[in-house]
Amino acid sequence: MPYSGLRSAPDAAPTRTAEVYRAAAELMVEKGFGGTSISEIAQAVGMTKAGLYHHISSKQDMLLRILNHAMDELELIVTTPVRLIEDPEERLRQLMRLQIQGLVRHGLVFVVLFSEINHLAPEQQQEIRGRIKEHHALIREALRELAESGRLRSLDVNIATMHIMNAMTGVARWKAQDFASDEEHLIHETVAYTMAALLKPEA
Amino acid sequence: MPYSGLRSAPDAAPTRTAEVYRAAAELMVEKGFGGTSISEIAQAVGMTKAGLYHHISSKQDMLLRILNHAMDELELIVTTPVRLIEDPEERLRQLMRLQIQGLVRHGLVFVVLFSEINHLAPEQQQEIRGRIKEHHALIREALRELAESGRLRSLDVNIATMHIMNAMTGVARWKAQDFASDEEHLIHETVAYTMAALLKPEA
DNA sequence: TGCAATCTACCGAACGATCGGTAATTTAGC
DNA sequence: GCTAAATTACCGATCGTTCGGTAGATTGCA
Repeated sequence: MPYSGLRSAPDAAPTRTAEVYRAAAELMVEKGFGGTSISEIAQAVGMTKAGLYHHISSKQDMLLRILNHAMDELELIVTTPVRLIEDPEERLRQLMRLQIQGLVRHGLVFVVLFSEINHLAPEQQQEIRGRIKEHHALIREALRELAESGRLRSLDVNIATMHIMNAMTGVARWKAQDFASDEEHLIHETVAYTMAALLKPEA
Repeated sequence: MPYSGLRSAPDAAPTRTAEVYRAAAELMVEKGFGGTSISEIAQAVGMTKAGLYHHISSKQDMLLRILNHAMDELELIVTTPVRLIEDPEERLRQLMRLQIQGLVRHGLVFVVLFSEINHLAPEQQQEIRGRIKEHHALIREALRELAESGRLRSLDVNIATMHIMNAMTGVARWKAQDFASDEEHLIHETVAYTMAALLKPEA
């Protein structure tokens, strides 16, 4: 799971820099941005605080890179493959499946850390928020198509979009702490729950 | 909105101590526990850091009191009145309405801060988590009754409970940041969305 | 092939700032 | 004159960051 420009070849051993970012992301997911110190990150990769600064330029820049990397992965794993699905209902179902899987398996970097956006400079905040809105647009578009074909319940598309996103990040959060459950069951139930909220009851 | 044992009479001017806790809660909601410094809180109420310590015993204890106070209010505003409603469907609807209103209006102390539980000592964490579980039980019980009377879709009650809680805290979070919308509309849509996810379609 | 020059990856030490918290002291109100 | 409330003046620890320096590998040139 390589970070920043230093994307090592897929099968090669991870760069030291990549290891640093990986460890940082893990710690920040667990304890938040403010709650994670540079010393901790350094210790996690067996290095001095000073040594770390050979790989990073600042703590804030680190967060920006981690967030952008998370969005890259989101696009790679979820957005891109899902765009190919024509039927909006199936597209939505797959989006949720893939995104929850991504959240649960590849660490929760995806979303949990997005609550820490405010630690970035304003312009950097805009950059990330823009990418998130693109992702929201994907969901909104599926809902719009469903509405066009008459399959959607009468509802506010904006609010529904937020509920869908919220449900997915929620699932990832429980999974991370105490709430243990079979992953496949959890995903299936969540998709069913959400689709029931969205679609007209079958005739 | 009085805090700790120093609950001033409902119509009286708020105690200085209450003001301190109020400001602290507000700041912590905005910037997190770790992101809020004692000096900031002191400044917010026009006091020195040292002066603050006349009113509080420690930062951690402050968090515990804020969390417990939030649960007190939750019980006062939501739990207690809702328990009186016999029909489980209406009980659930009212629970959601009241809780979202409480979240949005009385500050988001209720839930936003519960992600900061880990800053407490383990035994204090248990104390708060216990109170939250009691609240979950209220929702679970409504779902159980709905299932008994055959009104509930076939679903996992535990997972559904989490989704309901998650939706409510989610709504409060959006409301707090950029996502602006008419409060009544937001509540109505959320309740409708959730009930559609839960109940069998009407015959 | 040999050797100097350069680069990578790290270290120990220290910077100013801020953290949560304390002791002694002054001020304000009954 | 007593108590409560707030002050000034600190403490040790830690924060993110920068410094000068160095062992070891890599490169350029004769």
